[in-house]
Amino acid sequence: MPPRADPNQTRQLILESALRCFARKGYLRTSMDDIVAESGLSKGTLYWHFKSKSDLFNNLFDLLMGDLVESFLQYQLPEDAPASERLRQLSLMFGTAIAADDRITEMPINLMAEVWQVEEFTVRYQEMLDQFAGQIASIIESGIEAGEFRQVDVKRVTWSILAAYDGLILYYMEGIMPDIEAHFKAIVDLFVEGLRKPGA
Amino acid sequence: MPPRADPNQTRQLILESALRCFARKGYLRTSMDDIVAESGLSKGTLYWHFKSKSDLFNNLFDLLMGDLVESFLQYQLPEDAPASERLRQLSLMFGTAIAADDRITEMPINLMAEVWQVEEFTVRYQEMLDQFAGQIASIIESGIEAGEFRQVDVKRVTWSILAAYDGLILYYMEGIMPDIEAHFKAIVDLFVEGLRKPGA
Amino acid sequence: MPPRADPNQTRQLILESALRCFARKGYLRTSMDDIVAESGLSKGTLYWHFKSKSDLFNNLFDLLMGDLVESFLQYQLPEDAPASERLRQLSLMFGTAIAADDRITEMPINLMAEVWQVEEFTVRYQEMLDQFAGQIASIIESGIEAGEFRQVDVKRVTWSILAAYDGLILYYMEGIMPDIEAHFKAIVDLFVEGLRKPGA
Amino acid sequence: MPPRADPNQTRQLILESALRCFARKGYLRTSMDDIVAESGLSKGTLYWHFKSKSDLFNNLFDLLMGDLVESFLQYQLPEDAPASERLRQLSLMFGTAIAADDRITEMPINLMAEVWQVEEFTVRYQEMLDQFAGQIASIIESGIEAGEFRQVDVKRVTWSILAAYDGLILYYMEGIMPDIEAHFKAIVDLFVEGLRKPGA
DNA sequence: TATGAATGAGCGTTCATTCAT
DNA sequence: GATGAATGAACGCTCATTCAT
Repeated sequence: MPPRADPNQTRQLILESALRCFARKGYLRTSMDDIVAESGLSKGTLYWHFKSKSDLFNNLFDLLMGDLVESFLQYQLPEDAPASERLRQLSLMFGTAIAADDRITEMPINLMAEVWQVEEFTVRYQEMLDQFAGQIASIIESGIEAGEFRQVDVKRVTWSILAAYDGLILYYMEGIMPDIEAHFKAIVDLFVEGLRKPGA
Repeated sequence: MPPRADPNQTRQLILESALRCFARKGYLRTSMDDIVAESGLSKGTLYWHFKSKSDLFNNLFDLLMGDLVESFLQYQLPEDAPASERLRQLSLMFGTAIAADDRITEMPINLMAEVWQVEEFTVRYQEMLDQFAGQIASIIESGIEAGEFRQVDVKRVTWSILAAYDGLILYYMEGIMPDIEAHFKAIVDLFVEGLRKPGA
Repeated sequence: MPPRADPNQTRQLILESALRCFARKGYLRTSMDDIVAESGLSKGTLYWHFKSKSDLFNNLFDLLMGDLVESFLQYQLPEDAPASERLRQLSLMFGTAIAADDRITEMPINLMAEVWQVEEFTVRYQEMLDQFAGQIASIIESGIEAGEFRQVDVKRVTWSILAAYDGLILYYMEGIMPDIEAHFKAIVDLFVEGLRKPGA
Repeated sequence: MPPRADPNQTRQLILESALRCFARKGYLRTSMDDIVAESGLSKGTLYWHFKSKSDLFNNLFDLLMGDLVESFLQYQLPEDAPASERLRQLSLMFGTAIAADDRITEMPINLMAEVWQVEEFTVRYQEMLDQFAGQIASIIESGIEAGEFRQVDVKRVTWSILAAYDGLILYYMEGIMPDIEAHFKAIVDLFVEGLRKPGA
């Protein structure tokens, strides 16, 4: 029997090892034995800390997305700033956060698409998107009210923007688009200028 | 033994059955036995027509993407039309084609993300993207030359737009965004207005 | 439909193709599809001429062994020649026949060992051995009677010699022993001298 | 789940079960499911202990041949004994060892002929033969030097003898020749007398 | 005669999960 | 807390054989 380690450290080691494996080969292509080999722990230990492979994945997801979601939702917009500026800053948070967080980079969107089919996961992901959409929509609405933005279908524009951001992240994570911050700046600029009321 | 049908019909039946299975459960989660059950054929027949599971997938990909790519690349833009109009029309082709083609709808983007890791497939997909990007970039460049569009970093804007379109398709295929044509109209409008030179 | 060929030619083509395949990969490792590819014929044609894979093998065995067995059994020993000479000549027939017959060389003993387990085949092979043994034993017996050979246990010596010959063929066919005639000469010499009554 | 036994016992059980199956039906005709049934273990357990079917076979080969080769090579011939006696004793070791070792009896030569085609295996078997040949050749050479044996082509005679021994083992294992020790004695006698220089 | 599409049992192997120690 | 042997259903694929044409 090996020296008794701190259970939390063991848990962390498993999560990190799993992340490396998932990032490398995807969720389905990664076997529990791969994670055993990567971590140097035993099969039993993995199952002592996580009740199944999908449980392990879910814990990983929470760990990685938690901070991002948290900071995004906490983002308190200066009420008096122009909507265009608030939209720009909020949007850039995405690109910056993703570019800065190595752990997220390692979690390719492939992985999520792959796991999308699992009901329980879909629900959680959709909730996250709804919260993001709420933030964006409220900025666009206030911009229209203030006469800064054109009259647009807020819901459609909001979800289109969100989808566009996910597209950028997808391309970044698949390696098609290395410099994600620059591309986020470029597309945010298009959105802000595209929304602006002529003459405003 | 069932009545001997036209081998081409059998091949089609396999492709259709595989598409339904892949769309339902993804590539890895679909077993050859699933396709056997879906098609009502035997295992041996599947392997008579396709040498492996991945061969079956590749044939399906070519079948589904072939028409879309073809029509997109054949699209001859009226030379004298304003760049904004040409960009708008080309872009709407995506949404319209995808909304119209039931077969593509059944091929979730998940599936592609899932198979992305396979080298041979990646190369083919990247080539397709490069051709799309070429078309979009040439329109933006001519718009800038004509003084219709602002000075922008053409390459970054092009790939951002392409990524955005993929994001929309992703959301459509995952069921987040049902009315894809309307959303394509909304985002194309943002892009065209966002590119337009003030006063042009 | 291809031009109508002579059925006997087709049959020969199948047998030759099968021999090449069996020699290359052994009986079990050769699939009917291998023989289809080697012959350029269709699966149906193979099954029209031979009712099963083992039937094809048996026909091949008869074809290859037929001549060898025939000539060995027909061998009429000059009654008045010394037993040592008759044993020597009969024995060398083996080595010479095998070295001369390319078709047999192509039928490795592996193949026979591999098929040995099939009851029906075992019986046929055993019959062949019994006939060989009868020939050898009668020579040894007459040598003893004539006072040319020592008193030995005829049955044991006969079967030992036969087994030794099979060993040489085995080594030849497995490529361990390329020059089979020279080795047959060497071992026959040992046997003849070993049997000779001192002073005779 | 059965009582947890010593893993080494499980490993032994697998090897023994595999041996029985291979001996009964040959390597290719034995399926892993046959060994599962024979051992009463599960498929997973087989693959826990051996990484593939061929790995299992190789382990079995080493186990069975190990002792035989070892004792043969360790055999230290009394330097001053006549070569004829040393050849006789060394040769009889074969027959005695094989007759005594039930495990080897169960490993028909068929099996080896069948697996002969596999490159990795061929090399190992050839090495074993080379070592045997070296022992035999050195005895014959010293017999010639001492004037006890006739001038013969040592290499050819050595390999012929070795091939003959393999033939006897083959016949023994295929059930053609039940009393292998008696036949070994008979053939060794022929060889020794056949080599002896007249008058020596 | 000849064809080749169709069949389905069987193959070697993988893998998430369990549990006695 | 930790271990690793054991499990068995499921996987992708092969192949001898059949038979409508």
